[in-house]
Amino acid sequence: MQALDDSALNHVATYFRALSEPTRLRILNALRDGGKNVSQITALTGCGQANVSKHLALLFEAGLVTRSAQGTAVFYAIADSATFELCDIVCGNVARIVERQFSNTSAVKRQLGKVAR
Amino acid sequence: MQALDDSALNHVATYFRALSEPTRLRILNALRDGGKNVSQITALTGCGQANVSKHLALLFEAGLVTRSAQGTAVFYAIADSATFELCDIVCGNVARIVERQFSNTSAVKRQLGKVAR
DNA sequence: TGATTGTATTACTGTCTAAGTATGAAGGCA
DNA sequence: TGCCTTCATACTTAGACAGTAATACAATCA
Repeated sequence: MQALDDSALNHVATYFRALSEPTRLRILNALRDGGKNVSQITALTGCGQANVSKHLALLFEAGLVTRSAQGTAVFYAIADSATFELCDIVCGNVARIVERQFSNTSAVKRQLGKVAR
Repeated sequence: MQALDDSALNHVATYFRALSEPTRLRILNALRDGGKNVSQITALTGCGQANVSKHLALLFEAGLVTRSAQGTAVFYAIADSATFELCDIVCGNVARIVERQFSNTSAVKRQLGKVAR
């Protein structure tokens, strides 16, 4: 087995951690069809502005989104389309897990199928 | 945009969260070449037994590993090979991010290249 | 039966963080 | 200049979680 060193493991863990909050997934989902400024994202996600700002800062720090200021507005966009490839794989995995655990066609599984592009 | 409902988002977030700790990534890495019991995993990861047990319980709960008792030993194994597909994509993403941030061939980037299968 | 091995669980501590509130900084406009 | 909009940054509170030590539990063996 070729082990990753601690630094690389930490980088990978940090990346996954950025994706491990429902609010941040909502934000990324809001950016799926193009970049938006903080106000638009706040409206779309229904979260507080300060909260959205903090999550965006974390996502930017993790390299998942890009940021560009235009006047007083700041636009954020998905940095890498591979992010959604990831989410699609996870949705598939989660759907299989849900299926294993409940052995039926649950609402969750139907929902997860929606984003498989 | 086809939004996921809260339940599906929570499932996906939980899945990512299970992968967001270096110790758990070490455990999964230890299982890359086949199932092992808790003692073996404890030895390979260098963590405490109680800690490993708790992480394994979390990974099992999240559906990432399978568990099977054989005598007094309990063997854990990767539940789905797609897990490593995920990690490979993330390693690729992280390598690009590291490259963007440091614009050089860092030790981290070289490490991350090792697991791309 | 009693001892040993392997694993899970519990209690505890310290750390981290999500969310909300309030405030501050920067740019645009009258 | 003064006001407004937009965003970021403390600060606080509450809850989650990683790690450790001690203990409980179950299967095996002497």
